[in-house]
Amino acid sequence: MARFSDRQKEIINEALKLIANNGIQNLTIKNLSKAVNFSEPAIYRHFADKKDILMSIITYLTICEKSILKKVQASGVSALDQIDNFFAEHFHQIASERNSTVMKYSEALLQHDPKLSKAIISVMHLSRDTLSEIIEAGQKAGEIRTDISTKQLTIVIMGAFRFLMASWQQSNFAFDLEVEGKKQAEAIRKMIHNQGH
Amino acid sequence: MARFSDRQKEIINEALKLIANNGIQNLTIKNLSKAVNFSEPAIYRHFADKKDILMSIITYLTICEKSILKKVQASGVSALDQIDNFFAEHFHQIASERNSTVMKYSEALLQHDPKLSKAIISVMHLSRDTLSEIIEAGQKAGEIRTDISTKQLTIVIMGAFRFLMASWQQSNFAFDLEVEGKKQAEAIRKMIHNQGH
Amino acid sequence: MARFSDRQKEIINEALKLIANNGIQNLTIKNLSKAVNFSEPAIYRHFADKKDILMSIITYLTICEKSILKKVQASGVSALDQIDNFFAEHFHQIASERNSTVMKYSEALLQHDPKLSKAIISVMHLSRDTLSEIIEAGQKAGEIRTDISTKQLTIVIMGAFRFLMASWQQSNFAFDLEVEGKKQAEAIRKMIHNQGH
Amino acid sequence: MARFSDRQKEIINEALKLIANNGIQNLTIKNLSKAVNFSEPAIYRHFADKKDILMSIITYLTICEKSILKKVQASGVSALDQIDNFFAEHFHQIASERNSTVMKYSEALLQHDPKLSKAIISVMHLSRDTLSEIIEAGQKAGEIRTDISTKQLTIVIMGAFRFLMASWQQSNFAFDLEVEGKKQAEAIRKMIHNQGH
DNA sequence: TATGAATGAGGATTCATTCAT
DNA sequence: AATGAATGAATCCTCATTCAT
Repeated sequence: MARFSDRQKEIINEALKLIANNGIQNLTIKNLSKAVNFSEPAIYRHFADKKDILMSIITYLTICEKSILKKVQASGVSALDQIDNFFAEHFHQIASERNSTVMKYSEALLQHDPKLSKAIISVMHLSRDTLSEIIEAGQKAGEIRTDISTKQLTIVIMGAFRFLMASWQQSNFAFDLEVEGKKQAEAIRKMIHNQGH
Repeated sequence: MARFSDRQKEIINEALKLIANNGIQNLTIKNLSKAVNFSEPAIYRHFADKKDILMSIITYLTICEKSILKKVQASGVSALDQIDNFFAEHFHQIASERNSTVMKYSEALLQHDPKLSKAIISVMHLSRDTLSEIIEAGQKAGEIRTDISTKQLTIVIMGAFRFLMASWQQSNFAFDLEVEGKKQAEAIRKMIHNQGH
Repeated sequence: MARFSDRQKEIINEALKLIANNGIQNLTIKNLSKAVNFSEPAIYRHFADKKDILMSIITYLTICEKSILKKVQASGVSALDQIDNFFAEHFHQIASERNSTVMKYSEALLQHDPKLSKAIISVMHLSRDTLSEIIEAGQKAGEIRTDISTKQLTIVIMGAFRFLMASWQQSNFAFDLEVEGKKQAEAIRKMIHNQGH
Repeated sequence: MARFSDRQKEIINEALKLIANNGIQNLTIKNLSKAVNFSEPAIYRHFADKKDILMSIITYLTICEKSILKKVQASGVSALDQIDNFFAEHFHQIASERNSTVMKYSEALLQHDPKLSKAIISVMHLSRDTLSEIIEAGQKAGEIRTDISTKQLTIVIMGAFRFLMASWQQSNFAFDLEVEGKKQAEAIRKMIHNQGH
């Protein structure tokens, strides 16, 4: 986080809000400068250009995501509990600061700029790969069923996670994400745990 | 389909291609008219305005989706087989005509116009609800486990379906979607079937 | 000339006027659109971008220059007379339509764009090389002294021609260019003719 | 030179480099401050505004030019030799410090500000008038032909001088300016010396 | 003394859309 | 029926300059 100045953080934050409220198309320099409450050219003292802003948002999201993933894996808890944490930590963060809605918007950021796309996909891979590692470890430890490949299990869990998040947002935050997330995590636990264990 | 003229279908098709190739931002009247190979004002004889085009795309996607869902449920096959079909039919269609990539882009179409958003969410709900019905029927028929709620099962399956599709696209179509889809469907079957059955 | 539409010619002409009056820096799309009396975006229906306008100006100047050079060499007059013509024809054209001031501004057009620079230098070489050929022919025909190389003679004549033109313009058209041009041409004739002849 | 502080000289020098490399359009306060390696506002402690910088550049060029002209006329050499010197001294200076390219850029500095224009034209007149005096003296002394007026001779010599310089620069310094300058000076000597002498 | 932050004015360009023909 | 020409609004961005610190 130290890599961004206060002003930059402020701008990134407002940019995330703008995107969260009205989509990427709403992220114009004009709107952004209005949100931050200074003139358009002033933005350019803090970022080279619009791409730089988007890149910084992605960097910021990456930092957030890394911190979440660290928490998820932190304690010496079992793989199944880590998966619970994966849901809980993400949804806690998302629910507490709606503006960034973390991953959800990653896809929305796609501007068909190669450099940008690569960066976004990197963030998305980050959590997927971490989840995958957790699952694999769980399988090796005998906690998680092994009759289904790590890959397929990852897709199921990541998919459920993302779908729930998307639904929440599309419903205009009509339900309690943390509560529903917990239910979903339990369901997944039932589906993937090693029954013989 | 009868609700669209040939010209309109042509325009919708090219619009879908443009979006598929470079995102919504690439769907400008200029690009579209270039793609359809007639003048910009000519577009306006076929559609009232840009929103109308987007709306028509959504209508078109809805029609496609309905037709797929019909096929999925058609035969008197079991719920579990219908879920297999859900994957198979969608991925078959997506893989065969990359341009429309059906659902995938639905989210990308979001323009933060209330009417539009509603329509898009409708398409997305369409398949979710159908899937939900299939699952519920499966549970009632004893094919699908009942220790997990229909809702949670739906999220798992829809999530996996969408995540796989998204991965395929982000990977630049690097793997065989139909093959991977089949594997994923099998994994899901293992996870949801009623074991006592 | 047929390569430009009427509107394009109109725009080029106004652009030349703007440059002639206040320099390249004065050639903005806004000023240009004001001069042509339609909106800024309208310019873009006729030219791809500003570079395209500049390129077209150069093309236009090239066409003009070629036509002048053709006149200069046309008749079967002697080399010395062709040099007289070189001055006369150029200065006649420049004096009659101040806006284009032909060559003079070529240098002013330099925008440090490689493609543009190349095109401008081409126009400038065009007249220099033509003049060089005339001189060489004159030397071979015994009309022009041969104790000075063609190259050095070319520099002297081109230099005098350009310097007089620049002076005229810097003086704010304070003297009669055609009259002074004639005097200068005579002086040059005295300096370069083959005395033994 | 004493009229400029060290800092000012430094700034002027970098400004000349910027102009030499990419034209006047490249002379922005931002670029200049980057080149001098301090902040933009810092420029304003050394110069009132951009016009002041341009004015100072012209003043600087004037000082340089005066010093060159002094050298040219210095010794009690003949008029024809002074003309040789005129070429030699200028081209020597230009070739040795490409950045200022003295006169050459004078025209490029034209910003269509009346005060500025006047100053630039003054520099250009300075050398022209000095040359003119030399020629006139040479004519009176019987060294230089008198069948051509001083004015016309001046135009020929100044023109050749400037044209050669411009060619050198447009060719991207592809030839040895001092060598070609010497050849040109010899050619001119042949053309203007008093033959009966 | 030096500079980070800010800005009004203006730059080129694109967009969806309309209108005259 | 089809299009060339045109436009108002908005896009990103740069410029010279000022001001508070």
